[in-house]
Amino acid sequence: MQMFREEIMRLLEANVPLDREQIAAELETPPNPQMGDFAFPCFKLAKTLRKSPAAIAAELAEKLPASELFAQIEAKGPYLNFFCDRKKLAQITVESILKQKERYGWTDLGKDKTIVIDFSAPNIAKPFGIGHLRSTVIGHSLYRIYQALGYRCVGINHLGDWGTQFGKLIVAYRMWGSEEQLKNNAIDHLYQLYVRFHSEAETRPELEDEARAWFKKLEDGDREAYELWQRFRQLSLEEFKRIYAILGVEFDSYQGESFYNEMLDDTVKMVEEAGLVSKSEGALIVDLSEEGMPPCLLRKQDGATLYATRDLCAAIYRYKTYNFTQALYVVGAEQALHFQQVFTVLKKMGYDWAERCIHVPFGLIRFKEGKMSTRKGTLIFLEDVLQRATELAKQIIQEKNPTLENKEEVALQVGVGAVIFGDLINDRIKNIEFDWDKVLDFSGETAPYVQYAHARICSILRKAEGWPAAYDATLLTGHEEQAVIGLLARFTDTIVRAAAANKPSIVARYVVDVAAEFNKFYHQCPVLHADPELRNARLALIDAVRQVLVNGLWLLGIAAPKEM
RNA sequence: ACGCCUGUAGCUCAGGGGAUAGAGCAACGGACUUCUAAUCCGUGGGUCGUAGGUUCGAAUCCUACCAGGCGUGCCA
Repeated sequence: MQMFREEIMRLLEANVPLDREQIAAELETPPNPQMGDFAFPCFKLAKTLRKSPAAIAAELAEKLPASELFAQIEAKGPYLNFFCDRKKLAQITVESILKQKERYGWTDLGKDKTIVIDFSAPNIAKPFGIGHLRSTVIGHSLYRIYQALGYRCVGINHLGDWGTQFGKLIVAYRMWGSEEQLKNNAIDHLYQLYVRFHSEAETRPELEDEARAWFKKLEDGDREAYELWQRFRQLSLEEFKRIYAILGVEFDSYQGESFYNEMLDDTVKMVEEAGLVSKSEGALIVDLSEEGMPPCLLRKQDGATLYATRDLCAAIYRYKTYNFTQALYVVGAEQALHFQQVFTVLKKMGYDWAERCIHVPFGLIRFKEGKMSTRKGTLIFLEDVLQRATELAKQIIQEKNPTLENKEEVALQVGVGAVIFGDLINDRIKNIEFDWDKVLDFSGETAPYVQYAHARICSILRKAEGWPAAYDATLLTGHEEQAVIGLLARFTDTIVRAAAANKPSIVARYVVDVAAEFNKFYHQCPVLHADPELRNARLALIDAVRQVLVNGLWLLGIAAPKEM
């Protein structure tokens, strides 16, 4: 596709008072394929050339020399529409996909650049809820999207393994904890303790003070506190890793909040030395009233640090360690102010890289009744969701394809894929209402829909048995074939756009589009029973579709089973 | 009270300042002796929250208002 775009730039450059970049920026895709593959709107030129847009378009259509890449260049009202040479487009697209394979769609835009992505970051000693899914899957997908762009990616799981909640947990465990239950099911037990703490604290507010005191002890290195914390952390981490394995998610670093403990004093000192610190109501703060923000708290009255302190510290550490081009924080939108404050403090400290720190926010997952709350115990466990989705997938396989060999594995790929996709398909900024019916609906714009298209292709290719490598893609001139090819050619563009907006949903939508176009083709055009020449060409085409679906699903962190 | 985000079909949502605003779900009607019907085809369905403004052109940008969500110093 890039080839065609550059050709347009070359053709227009000589005939229009705009440079290449300006032309590229103006270029758009017509709403309807019958109007061509590219459109150049002439409205803006109307002013400088003092002619009507339609006249300019007509004139350009007349003036432009023929190009072997374009079958037709015609004026349609105020637009100059370019029709790619169908045969060339088919040839170039199919050939480059089959040649580049799993690298098709990749670029080197991020060459020699490093991007640090902070995502998932579950809280230790709390169950992995459906709420953590968002950060995890969005972050993981962005990781792969940037990888496809050629970036060096660093995925950091900034575990919530430090903070006042451990004071609460220690208090609760000392009062109601059971060694046995902790051994059997750590997360479950800790979760119950956490919920109980909050319900009891409503009538006994002194518990909150106790919790704060225990956290302070923990920060000061108290042995009992430290050992409990260590156990809670270890047991939780094992649990999380099990879930990450199911999701197929990996990290380059598990350095959570506690990792920065030793550096916090230095960080506070650095902020002080920058002359930004003041004392207010017994707390140590950075005043941000000039920026129109509430102050950023570095130390509480009792001297204990806060999450802003740790985020400042972590950002500085990460810059030193990774020398990143960009640092993304895939964290809920409710923390927008927090990140604004942290980034502003960094900037005030004189770090010009502060503006390369970007909060990638996302909306809440909510019930019809409202927000989920760990404290109240109204949490939906991710594992339950994955399990139910997997069970449903298994049930459907049992119905539709009872002879399938690795049912368990495929059911897991389909079920988990459905859950991941259900999250990624939506614009991340929007709140999602959790709805079992929707999670368990495998039709329409879903992962199973895409996976199914992929499985069908694999099935055809399997049955084709040793089809010849030689094919003539110029035979692919049918309406359905061209629609598919046009989409395949836009894969790279899609990845670039998704990265620019930090929105995996763009890739998810694209992948659905490809599957939908393939399905239309599938119903309209026989492959195996076509004439030999056409058969080979169509086999090559669907192999290319297969590859793009695999690559696209990979970017989303979703498996592509060959049979289902 | 202030700040940020959201408002598009009955529901869930796409929509890169441009051509006739699109999908999925749900409803209804069709297509499996055929490459897997988790599919496809068709029908109905819209004051793009409201009012102004910028522009040759606004669902898209700006302002005000309305509605919902989130946030606003010792949680993260």
